[in-house]
Amino acid sequence: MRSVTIKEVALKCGVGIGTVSRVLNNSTQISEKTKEKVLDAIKELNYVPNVAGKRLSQNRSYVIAVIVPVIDHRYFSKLIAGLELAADKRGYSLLVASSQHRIEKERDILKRLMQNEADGALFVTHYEHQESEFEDLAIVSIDRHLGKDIPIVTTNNYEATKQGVEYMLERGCKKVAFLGTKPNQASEVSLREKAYLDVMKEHQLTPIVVNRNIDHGQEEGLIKELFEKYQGFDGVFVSGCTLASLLYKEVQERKIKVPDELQIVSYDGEFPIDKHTHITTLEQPLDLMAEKCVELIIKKINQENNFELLNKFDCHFIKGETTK
Amino acid sequence: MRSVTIKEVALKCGVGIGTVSRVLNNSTQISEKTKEKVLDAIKELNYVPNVAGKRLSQNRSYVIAVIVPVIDHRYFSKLIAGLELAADKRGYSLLVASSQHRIEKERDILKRLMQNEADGALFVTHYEHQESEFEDLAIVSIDRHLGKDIPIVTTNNYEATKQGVEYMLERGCKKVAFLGTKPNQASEVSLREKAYLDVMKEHQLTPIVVNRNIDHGQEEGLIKELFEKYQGFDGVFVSGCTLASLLYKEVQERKIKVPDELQIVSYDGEFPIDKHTHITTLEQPLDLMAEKCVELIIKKINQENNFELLNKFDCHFIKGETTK
DNA sequence: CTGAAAGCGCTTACAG
DNA sequence: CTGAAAGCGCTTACAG
Repeated sequence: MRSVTIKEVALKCGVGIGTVSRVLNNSTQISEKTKEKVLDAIKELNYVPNVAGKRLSQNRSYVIAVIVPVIDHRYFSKLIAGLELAADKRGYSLLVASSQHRIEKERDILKRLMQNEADGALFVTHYEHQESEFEDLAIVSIDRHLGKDIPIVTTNNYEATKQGVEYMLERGCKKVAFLGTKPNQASEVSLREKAYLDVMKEHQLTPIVVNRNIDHGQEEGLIKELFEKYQGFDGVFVSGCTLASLLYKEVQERKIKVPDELQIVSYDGEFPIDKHTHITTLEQPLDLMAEKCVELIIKKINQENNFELLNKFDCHFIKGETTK
Repeated sequence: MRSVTIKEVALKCGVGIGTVSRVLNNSTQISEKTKEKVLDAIKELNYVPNVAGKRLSQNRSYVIAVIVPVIDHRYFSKLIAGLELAADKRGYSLLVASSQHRIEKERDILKRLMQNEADGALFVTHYEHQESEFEDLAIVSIDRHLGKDIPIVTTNNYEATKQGVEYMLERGCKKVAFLGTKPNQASEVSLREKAYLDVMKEHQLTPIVVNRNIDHGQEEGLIKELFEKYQGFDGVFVSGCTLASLLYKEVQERKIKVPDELQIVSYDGEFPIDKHTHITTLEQPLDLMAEKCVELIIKKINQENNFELLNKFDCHFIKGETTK
């Protein structure tokens, strides 16, 4: 069953296909009479324009993609939800692709997107890529520095971490540790450790830092390291929600009382694994961030260059049950 | 910066564009010599085929879509994750669209998809639609009967509910209620109430049913109704994870002790709102279901008709803390 | 095994 | 304001 084409609409009302196209896109002034005729025919034939033709002739897909490590994680699914809303509002569709934490998969996806599958993408990665891999794809990044022309959407990592660490000190912590997974590429996330160190210095406290670059799935090693190398700490600032929930699990197994013996504050705001406790956290405003990502991607697609390269959003402090 | 086209590749190695296309698609026997020549040129020019051309000439997008009420809900994000994996494995991309629980939005999305944006879709809806809205889109449904040719992927609603209700009886419940949102269209979900009623009958117990068709967001009314109309029940079978978490919240506010005074078993397996308790649940195997959805969609796209219209999966009983 | 050509359904200068 | 025509980058009978 072939669908109705623009040619049939044109034929039906005795105009050229160009005219039908112009009516469809409001691209030129069209006489009221013609317009009406065309719209009638469209309705009567139940004509739906085929985007494939449009895409080919305009060299535009009106598709935005998002590349994430996994979809089934609260942080990412909230992000995706926000992107979809924002993209839809601007007439774009959202393609979703997951790399499963594998760089080769990321490359495959980028290559696919560049075949004109998408006009732009939000690329969330922990690996290193050449800017040439993006070519004319309009790429935007979360946290990571991906290239000198690639805008970044991030949070006030420094300020938020400072707030979290200071909060624990105010709540009586004497010895606060920092636990994180160090990004292997330049990233705004690095400011979290810096903020922690600055607060420690300011208070003349000895820092305890376990912050290594690890492969996905190796998070438990970090937590083991924290407990094996150090002792006597009564607070942990955790940079990241996955790590936070793993830490909490470990703490439970060790029968450490939270918050009495140990206080915890995490970054990110989500708690994906254990469902038993609300961790005190600095929540990222993912819906605002998603909206900004879409705005930036579309500006890049349209070659408008009136945007900031670094876009910081404020985190939202949420008191949970892991602090006094 | 125009990208390299098939024409330039053909020119470079002195063959026709048809030959390049055939090499790309392995569509015919090609002499080793020509093949090599073409592949060399492709590599040298860093040629990436443009899917827009392919889509137009083949009248195929190699895109599968999923339409859900919302993305940011564990049930749906798990489903989407499964779909993406399965689609990718078969060479399809995944487009994600959310209806925000609005039928007009669903219609808009369907219309968009039919403009050749997607070849098929998993359509999760609570509303009524005409089959004509789908036209030649290959549609598959979860739970719902959407039309006589539309395959359904669902769970063993009857058996799982029976198992859940009987479990509560075994654990000492004397008076078990059924709480659900009745689908306003024909749906496999209706078998849950039926199973409950059958178990009650078998045990010669008086059924308590609060199962109404409500609008999204009105779930609290159902829970109020349960507590206002009935009393003395010591078990509730809840058909659906959102409802289950709302019920649990209410139960906490009423200071009812779970599981001592009240036991709860839910359908779906996910617990999206309150993070404090594991509800005993019948979990849907969403990854298997997603895989099946993709398989069915692709079969429909290819007009293979060797599939079942009703595809039932077994739920997985998970003992939580809301039963003895 | 392979080339030339038509065709997929649009958009958009160009000319009037 | 509008028509005729070229062009977007592919695929695929057709003919050899």
